[in-house]
Amino acid sequence: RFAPSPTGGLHLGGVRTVLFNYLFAKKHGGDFIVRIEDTDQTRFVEGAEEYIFNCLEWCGLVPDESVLHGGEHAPYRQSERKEIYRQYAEQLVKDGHAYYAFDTPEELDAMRERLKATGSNSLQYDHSIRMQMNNSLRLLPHETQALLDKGTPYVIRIKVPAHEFISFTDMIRGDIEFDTNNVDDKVLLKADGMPTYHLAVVVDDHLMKISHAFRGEEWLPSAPVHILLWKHLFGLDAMPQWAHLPLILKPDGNGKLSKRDGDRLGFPVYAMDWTDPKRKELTKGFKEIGFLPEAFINLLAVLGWNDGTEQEVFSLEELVEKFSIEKVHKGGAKFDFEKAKWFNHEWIKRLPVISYQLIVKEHLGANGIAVTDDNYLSKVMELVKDRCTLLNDFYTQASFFFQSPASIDTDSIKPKWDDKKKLFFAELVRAYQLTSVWEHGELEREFKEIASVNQLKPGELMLPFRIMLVGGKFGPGVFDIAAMISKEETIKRIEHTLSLIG
RNA sequence: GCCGCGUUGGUCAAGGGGUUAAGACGCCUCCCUUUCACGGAGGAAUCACGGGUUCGAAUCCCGUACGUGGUACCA
Repeated sequence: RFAPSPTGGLHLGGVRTVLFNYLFAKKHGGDFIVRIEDTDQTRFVEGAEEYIFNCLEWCGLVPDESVLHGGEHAPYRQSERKEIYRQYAEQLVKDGHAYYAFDTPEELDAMRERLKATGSNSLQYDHSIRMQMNNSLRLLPHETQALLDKGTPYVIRIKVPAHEFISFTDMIRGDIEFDTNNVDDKVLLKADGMPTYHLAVVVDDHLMKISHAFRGEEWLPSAPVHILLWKHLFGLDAMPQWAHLPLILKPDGNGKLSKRDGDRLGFPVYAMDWTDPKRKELTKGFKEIGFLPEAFINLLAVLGWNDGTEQEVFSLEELVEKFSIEKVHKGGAKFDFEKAKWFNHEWIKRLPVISYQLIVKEHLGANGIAVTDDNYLSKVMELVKDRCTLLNDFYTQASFFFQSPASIDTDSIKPKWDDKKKLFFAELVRAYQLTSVWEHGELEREFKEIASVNQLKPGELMLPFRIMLVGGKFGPGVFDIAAMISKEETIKRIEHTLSLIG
């Protein structure tokens, strides 16, 4: 059983953590479960679980066991598991591996101030300082009991041994060693009775029988605490294998990529649109901005991993087949939105249009184009897909197949416009009206024939013709367009522009 | 400050003692296309620094620098 821990929301790093875990689990034939580790109830937002589940579904990374409902390991919410965590914390105290601490926030501040004043290079609540603090280690048993009986607020802290080395083997980084003298006595159970992440992951991993756990690199420094917990609670042999994934960094400057960077630089960092129910703020998603899930998964997979070949475009199935955890990088990678768009472009080109036609239809609909003929839409998409990077580019690249251009770039025609050309188009309209075979080869033939009769170069006439049909200097071949939009529409657009130019 | 992790073009990266140091994105030039793209051919651009080890170092070792994460009753 595998458990990536996307903490907080589902941003790029979170999805990638889940993705790598998914690939690893599928490759090795294990169950894949996703657990959202967020023990802070004050930050919990209604709908976040469903939202994350929807994102995973869009990405095609559906867990083997629903994290939302029932199952043999329910309940899942931290608040509903409060008593379970407390039980383990109390057990640690009883065994001498943890202790009650009654220090108030003010006392903790004072302690740090004192340490700072002495020039100490550690401000931690650890072995060097704990015997000077207000806790059950220093207090006599009856003093502690008295405080407890009085209902004095307390936390339970782990008692980290001094002068020991703790090591473990990370699936990506290999052997890592920590000196316990640098590890502080982390709070395990908070004054409100809720566990901290440290206690919660260890207890949950054990109870939910997790064999491999994937999480972000930021958790590496707290690994010794978790190892100690495993040692005292369930035995080191039962401890899951860990993979600490590299961070995804800001494209510019340095630091971990955050939601704010996306807003600032104009790209999404979430998989799908997310509206914060409290602040009513909308955060843009890759899906809504016009990404294909295949591209989204692909770009995430190769950010910090590659299979050692030149291949860059991978489907999810290929990734499962070729993924290997050893090839995941140790260093963080900067996110590059340009490259992200390139992946989307690649997937738009190589996927059959039918597989994303529905979404394109929605994008067109959102722009006021109601598609009635799916077959027609397929043909249009086939014609323009090479020039679409995002799904909503289909609107700008193909709107003229469905409606007359909103504006005509007559400025690009006028400078070289003359009576000869005017005559040509009048003649072209007459010829096209009589055409019985409305097909691009025939249209082109007639066009060129009339041009040569009038002693005009077809090249000089193609651009005006294009602008008449499309509105500007873009789009597929002009005769393809004319053939698609029908005789009536073509003639209508020519005459309309002619009237504009005069 | 202390501790952990990292460092190959602007970005993603291959390579793990002998290579002309792959490839991709982006950028530039040209070809194709009587539009814009797609496609094709080229180009500029890289081993953080200093010491070792070695016949030989991007590659191994040690320092330094830089970056990043942690150092919370956040996750």
